[in-house]
Amino acid sequence: MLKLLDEEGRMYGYEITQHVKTLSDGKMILTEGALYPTLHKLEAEGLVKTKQVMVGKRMRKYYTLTTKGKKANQSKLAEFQEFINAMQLILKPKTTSS
Amino acid sequence: MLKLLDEEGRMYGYEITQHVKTLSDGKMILTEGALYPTLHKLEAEGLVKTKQVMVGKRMRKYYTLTTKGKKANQSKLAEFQEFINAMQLILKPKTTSS
DNA sequence: CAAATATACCTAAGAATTTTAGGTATCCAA
DNA sequence: TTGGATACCTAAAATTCTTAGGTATATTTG
Repeated sequence: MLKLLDEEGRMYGYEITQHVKTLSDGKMILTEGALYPTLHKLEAEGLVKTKQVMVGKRMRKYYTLTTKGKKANQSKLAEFQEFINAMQLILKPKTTSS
Repeated sequence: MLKLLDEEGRMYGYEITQHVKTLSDGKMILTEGALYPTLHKLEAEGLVKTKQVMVGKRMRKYYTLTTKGKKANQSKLAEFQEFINAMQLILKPKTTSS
């Protein structure tokens, strides 16, 4: 979520779920029950700020990264890559002989 | 855990934690609070079977994959790689121009 | 040799996160 | 006009992990 917000500049919740689905070729589904509580937590932590916009009669809540959020994005991305690296080390086939 | 058991043939709990630590250069720590309940669950599901061995006065509980466990290992490994792939698609930097 | 560290098993409360399963309402296409 | 997409949200239950124990033997080290 932080990564997408960093790249797109501003996004609303539903839009994030669609991006995740599209980018992953439908392999990852970010459910709304996971999405919204997390966005609210990010806001409470000061990593994102919001702006309400009315589109027709419907409310849309745009999220943008704060400076703190951009830093968090970088460190979280690095942290995730380290996790992947460590997992690949563990899951790398053990070469028995040759 | 399934992957390590598949490769090593048989392992005991404490040994698994040490392998994880060594293979990952200390970056991953599998705590005992996560380890043992999971081993017990795998056993209940029939993915592993156990054999108690006394080493001196101390008990050691060896775990081995069942046939079902070997299949589960393969599918879980594939599943994890798919997860990584999907995540990399999502986290891959969006090329703005060139 | 005593004390600390390592080996070796385990559990349970609490915390964190996700799934599931709702609820409300507008917009658009068949 | 009705079903699916858009758009927000929450709360109970399930799942999983961390934390923080408990017990005991073996080994290393000051």
